[in-house]
Amino acid sequence: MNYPSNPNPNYTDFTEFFKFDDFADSFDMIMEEIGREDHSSSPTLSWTSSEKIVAAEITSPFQTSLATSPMSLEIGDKSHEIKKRKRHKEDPIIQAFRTKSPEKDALDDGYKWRKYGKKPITGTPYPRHYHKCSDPDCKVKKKIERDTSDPDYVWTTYEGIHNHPSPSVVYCESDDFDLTSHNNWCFQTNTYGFSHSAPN
DNA sequence: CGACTTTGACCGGCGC
DNA sequence: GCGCCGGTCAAAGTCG
Repeated sequence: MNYPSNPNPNYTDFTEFFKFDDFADSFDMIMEEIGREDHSSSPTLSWTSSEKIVAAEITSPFQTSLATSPMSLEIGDKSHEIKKRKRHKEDPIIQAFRTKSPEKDALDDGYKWRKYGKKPITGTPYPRHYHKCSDPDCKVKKKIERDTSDPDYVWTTYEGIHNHPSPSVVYCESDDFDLTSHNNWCFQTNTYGFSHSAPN
């Protein structure tokens, strides 16, 4: 079973529910909400899609939540890099997000991560950081590195989908609730982040 | 004292 | 085959 993440458990004041039919539609919904909230820094998102990665440019913290949501969209900007590596046998979904973050490298996506490595990368002054999900039974990894063309941005690359809820996961129940379909996941959000109140 | 980070060593894939 | 490089391991250090 796949679970969505709660990107920003620090925010608990939410105003809206979203029920995702698919990723693109849900993102449009959120953008509409943000527009109505007169968000000071209007978020932008750009997708490129070819093989096995989602690449998105995100400028609002809560958008990182979507990174580990259970969806099977496929690849983007970083495909050239991923192709160089041998794929794992389970062929995980890989998603890369570019996020404006001048100060912090790691973004709060609601999950707990254990850092297990840091490597200098040829051709860039910025190291790459390696993290595993802290849950011992969860195989999800993420890599974080600064964008060489614009150091104000960080690339966060997720491999795999969590098999457990986030410590701050949010979902809603309904009569036709079906845990096997991510269409039934609901997210609560305010302008900036998702809340982590328990479902009723 | 447990959980997490740091960091050098190690390993394997890939290109030459 | 060899060396480079990205990814992972694991011991030591750090922090709450």
